[in-house]
Amino acid sequence: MGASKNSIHSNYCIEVAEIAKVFSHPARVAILLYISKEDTCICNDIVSEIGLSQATVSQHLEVINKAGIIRGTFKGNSKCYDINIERFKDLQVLLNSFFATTKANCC
Amino acid sequence: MGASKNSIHSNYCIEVAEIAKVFSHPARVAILLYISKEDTCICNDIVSEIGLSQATVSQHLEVINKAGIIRGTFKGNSKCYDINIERFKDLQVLLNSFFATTKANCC
DNA sequence: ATACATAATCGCAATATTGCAATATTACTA
DNA sequence: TAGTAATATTGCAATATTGCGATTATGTAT
Repeated sequence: MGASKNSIHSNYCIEVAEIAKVFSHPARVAILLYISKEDTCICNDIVSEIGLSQATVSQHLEVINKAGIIRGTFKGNSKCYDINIERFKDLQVLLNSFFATTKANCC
Repeated sequence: MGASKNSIHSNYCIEVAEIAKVFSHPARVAILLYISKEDTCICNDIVSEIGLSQATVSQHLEVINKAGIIRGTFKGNSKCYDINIERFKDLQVLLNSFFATTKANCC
């Protein structure tokens, strides 16, 4: 089908999966690492760094943005992206709660 | 395209993304939580619990298995799945290294 | 207002993922 | 060796994702 049968899953499972999906593409991981490393965070610099087209990078930025992990503000006609640390920490807590629950107890 | 341009990304980014992809579907999250909760971990019970067809569940189990997170052993003609804790912890460490590197420093 | 630079959106093509029915395989049992 | 129960694989249809060129929108400066 291509579409997940979300209705049969708990909200918790859906939420964990949605968070993980943000990090499930190497370009998005690279973008987040780049924004973290650089003091500038200019969108155009991200395009140069990542090696994908401007349109594609913009789409990946939108995915990360929709999850609330980054915020963009215009500086001149460039856009400057920054990590929303509070939100990012919240997502980490949720993922780590899932990790902590996952353990072996049989076989 | 549908295919990731992996060649332009670092191995680290690809690895983080591949791990995240395992957890990026609610059924796989639900399967891991179920295996963790139950003492039995019988494949058939997972099918009943998750609410997807046997074929679909088997495919999700294969994705998790390929990542090395679970191991299956036959008990009778049923298969019993268990978490590979060592591997799971390794993946956690890698993801957490990525989380720790991601921080705000501009804008 | 016009011109320029930069970023977002649209439309498309190619590939990936999800889901299931049908079939094949595996492990056990009589 | 059949027969049965349980799991894996195959083949297919439907939807999602990825990527990019072209276009549109946004912001700045002259």
